[in-house]
Amino acid sequence: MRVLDGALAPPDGTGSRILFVDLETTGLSGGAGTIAFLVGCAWFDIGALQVRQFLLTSYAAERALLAAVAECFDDTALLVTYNGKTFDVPVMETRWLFHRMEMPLDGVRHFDMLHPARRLWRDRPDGVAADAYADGDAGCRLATLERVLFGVRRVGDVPGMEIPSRYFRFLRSGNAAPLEPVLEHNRLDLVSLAAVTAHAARLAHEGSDACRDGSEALALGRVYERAGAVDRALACYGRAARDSHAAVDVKGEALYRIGLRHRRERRFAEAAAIWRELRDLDGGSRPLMTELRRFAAEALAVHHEHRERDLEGARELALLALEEADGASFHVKAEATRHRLSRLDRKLAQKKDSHLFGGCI
DNA sequence: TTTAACTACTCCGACTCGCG
DNA sequence: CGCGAGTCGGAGTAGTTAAA
Repeated sequence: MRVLDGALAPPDGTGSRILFVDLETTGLSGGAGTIAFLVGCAWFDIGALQVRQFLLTSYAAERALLAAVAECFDDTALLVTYNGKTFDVPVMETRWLFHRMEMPLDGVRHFDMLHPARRLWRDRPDGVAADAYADGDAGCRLATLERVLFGVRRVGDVPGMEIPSRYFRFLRSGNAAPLEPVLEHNRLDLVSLAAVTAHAARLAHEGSDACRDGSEALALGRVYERAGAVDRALACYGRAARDSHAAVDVKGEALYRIGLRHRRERRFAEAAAIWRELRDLDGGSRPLMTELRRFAAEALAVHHEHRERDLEGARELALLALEEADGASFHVKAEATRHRLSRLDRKLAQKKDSHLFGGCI
């Protein structure tokens, strides 16, 4: 999981357990008025996922609930949440602080699966995003991921917005029936969180071979590159670029990243070959491909001017890049290309002069 | 040795989007 | 609905390279 979150070191220290946590609360605002009335915890033991839920049956019992949860956090090496950095952990810490209790999470490593999930699956043209938007649903919500990654569709699940009002109804009436689906929702969220985390960890461990398609390979490559695993990143980009079923945007970005990697490591000839391949991709008028083709023309112009000493070729490519400059940053990029063109013209004129001069002698 | 061009950083502000 | 972690693009800067 270190690959998935650079800040994360492998579990060590006193605890030994990886603990998945999900809260149901009385609202979203997160201030002192928001209470976690259900704390779900899950961990792997004896070959299965064990789930334990702490339900607050009255406000008076909150201190006891927090103490029981703190006890459950003992022996935890790693806490895993979904958006927990922003939501679950601050809510819990506020409650412990409110009761002037010790903070059981101090010193416990925390892995928030939301951000790696976005890196891995947000941009899937055929997957999470497209499917989610068709449903009017957000792209990387936990329930969306479980549907797209595992083909699971929840039946009769409680919408999150309904959860606080169901709890208030329970407090007023004492009837726990409206809470049953909330407990089930929390349990499913924990199972999903564990499954999504395990799936991401498998991808990170097994690399490009474990990817289902080019789009996932491209995303995993970005994750590896961020983590400094350059060779594994290149393997993923290669897989994405050569995937015959991959969308042209996916291939284009994969080639672009392979080319950048070559150039950064001063393998200029290999980089140039990739820029040529990128220019040969048939991307139609897709904005990303238009920009990548322009970028490749500019990079090839640099290569021809400075490495191959082919001023005419460089000029031709710079002209192409200028023609293809488009979009929001048109002016900045076109300006740089014009600057390049005028320098190339100057150099070509000098070359011509020196030839003439040489010829007269 | 000087100079221009390129590259790789860092920093900052403006976003986006998940949670019940 | 509010909050905040993370991302993205632009601007500025320091270091590197190679030609003259």
